[in-house]
Amino acid sequence: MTEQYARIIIDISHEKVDRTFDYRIPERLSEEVSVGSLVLIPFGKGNAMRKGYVVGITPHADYDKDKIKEIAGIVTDSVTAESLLISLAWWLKEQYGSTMNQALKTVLPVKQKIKPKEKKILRCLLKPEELKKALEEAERKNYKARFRLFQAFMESPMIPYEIAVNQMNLSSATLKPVIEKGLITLESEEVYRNPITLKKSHAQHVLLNQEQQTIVDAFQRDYSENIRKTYLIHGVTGSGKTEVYMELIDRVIQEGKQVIVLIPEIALTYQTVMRFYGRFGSRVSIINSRLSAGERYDQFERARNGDIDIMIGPRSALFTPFSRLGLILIDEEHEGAYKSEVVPRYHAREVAEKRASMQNASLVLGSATPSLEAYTKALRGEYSLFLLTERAKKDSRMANVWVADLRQELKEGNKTIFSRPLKEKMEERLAKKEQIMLFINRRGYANFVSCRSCGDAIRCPHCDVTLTLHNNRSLVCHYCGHTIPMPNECPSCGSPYIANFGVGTQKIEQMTKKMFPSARILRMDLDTTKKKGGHEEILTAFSEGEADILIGTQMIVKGHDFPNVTLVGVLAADLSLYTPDYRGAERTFQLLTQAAGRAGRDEKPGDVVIQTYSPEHYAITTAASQDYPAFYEQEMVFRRMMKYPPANVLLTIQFSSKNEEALISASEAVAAYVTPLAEKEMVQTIGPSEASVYKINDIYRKILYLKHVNYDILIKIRDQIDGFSENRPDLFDLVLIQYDFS
DNA sequence: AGCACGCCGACT
DNA sequence: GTCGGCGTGCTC
Repeated sequence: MTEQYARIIIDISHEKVDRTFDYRIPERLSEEVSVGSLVLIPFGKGNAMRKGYVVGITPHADYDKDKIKEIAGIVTDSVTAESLLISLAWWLKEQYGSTMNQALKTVLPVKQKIKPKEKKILRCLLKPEELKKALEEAERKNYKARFRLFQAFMESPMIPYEIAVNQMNLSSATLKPVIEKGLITLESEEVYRNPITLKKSHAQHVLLNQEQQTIVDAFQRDYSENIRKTYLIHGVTGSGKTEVYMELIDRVIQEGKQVIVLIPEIALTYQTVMRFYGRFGSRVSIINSRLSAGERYDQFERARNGDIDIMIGPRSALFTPFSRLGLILIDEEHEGAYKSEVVPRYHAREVAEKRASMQNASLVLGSATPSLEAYTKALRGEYSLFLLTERAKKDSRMANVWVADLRQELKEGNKTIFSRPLKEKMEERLAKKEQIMLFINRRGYANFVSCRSCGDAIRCPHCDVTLTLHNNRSLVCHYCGHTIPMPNECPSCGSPYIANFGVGTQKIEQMTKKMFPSARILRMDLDTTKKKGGHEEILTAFSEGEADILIGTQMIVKGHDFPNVTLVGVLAADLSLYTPDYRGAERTFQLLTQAAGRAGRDEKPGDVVIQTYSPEHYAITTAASQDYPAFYEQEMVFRRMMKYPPANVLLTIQFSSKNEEALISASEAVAAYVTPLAEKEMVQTIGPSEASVYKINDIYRKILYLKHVNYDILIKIRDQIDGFSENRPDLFDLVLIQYDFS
């Protein structure tokens, strides 16, 4: 057998050693060492033993053979959670296409600087007058580093080691002799960072209604019979999903197991957090993106030590190092935030399924508007489906929904942004001193073109997605590249009233002020929430009745309960409907359903007015009748016909480069390489075409799509493309290839 | 992170 | 000259 070398990452703690090192695999370990193993290796001048992760194995090391050292041994007694997460990293790498390095970084919390558990402190042992003398001596002898050190000790007798090294730019070369002379000491001190001190749980068990109890009972029965599976709770807005979650969590931690709760970042409000603390006390930990790296690391450390049972957080909380995991819960399962935007582009739902199966845990998904992916699996019987159809709060009923046809309004001479039904209802609420929310479901680049007379958006004849306006002159399909010149009149009805769609929140605010001069108006968008806490501030002000009308984008329809809101107006439902990708209808249905759920949360009945140019579109009619199954059926017909997910798996291959020619030749070479393979496997290929924003920061991007029903076949093709690109550095040197499955 | 190397000023 | 501090670069 030939010699084998392992490519190893030394811990992952420090940026400077954040790359791979090659080590020889000794004969005696050749069986045990594989990608993903945790090994012990001598490192650096002193050959200090360190932990390392094997990220690859090759027969040729690209390093001077004489200098390569051997792996010393395998770490077997590693904490179970850690090795489990490493195998999860391996799975991520295989599944989503990333390097092992990237996968490991996703899965293991990056230690920041010093080990936070025992913080190192420098303490001065000199008396004040001795210190003064030492300082003078250092100055006289021009010992600059030492002078800085003693100067700092004049201020305070103790200095954190971290500060000394990073801020004061002192190196161990300076400190070591000073320590040896006995002038100062280096000691480590237990650090008590922010253990959450909150009142103990006053187990306020709420009384569950029949529907809620059914779910809890079924789950309990399965759990005690050691049946682990995935449950989908489809519960209308306000049906009390959180109470059900609490009961399930309670049950699981009673067994001595641990729970991970995923919440989309935007929904992580103060209210939600307090509910969990109130029920489970200090056994809960919460992470969010505002937590510093150190605090985040601490929370993971507490989880590893078994100090907590419940971790709540966004997608990254999925990698909490729990060794006795019993349940993963994903709230608002349909949210886009569960898909990672960076490599590995994993979906939290899929990773949660994998992790749950690895640790014999259950998975619970909850949503008012389940993703088509989850609902499909539920209908197939892969998930257990539960329904919550009633609002949990007594006397609160679902809102009445009205659809206002903007085409009709225009025909009858109303050129304002308020349809007559919406205007009437707004006047009525203002008179009654009830509150109104105006919702603009705008999102990203909504540069599509539609007709104000007939409501049709101009679509690609091959892909059935809207075309995107480029430079006001041409319309382009971002799936296949189909291009037509911008027409002067509507292709369906000949009306000249066609234009690109898009209104800003500021403009809406102005128009609302003009129409209702006496109303007090709050606006919530990126501008007004930029400063920290702005988000919460505005919502609080509104809920305390400081304004009559709240205008905003998606962010106003999440979380918060506003008992006095009895009218929700969706100004232009088409904005999310005709985005240039296949998910427009799904997103629209979700947003409308959520917006509708905001109205009438208390005894007062609520009204919702949806304004649209396409009142007959199924996403709007089914949202108006609040009929999810009907929406699902219709949308799936479209997805099946066009072979879009979840009917098929869609592999998106993105090529990016600063060099446009290299990008074009690389993407075309891959397309040419893939075509015969795809034909053999019956895989449909589309493109390469330009990405929706072709050039960002001088980087050009092209996209190639592959569609097939079978995930594994696409993974196989992806791996072949990977091999192809590695063998052709001439073509791919300047081009980055990224894969994304959906 | 931790170690050593080489530069540079200070002192016998 | 040489001693010793200081900053930098490398570690398979």
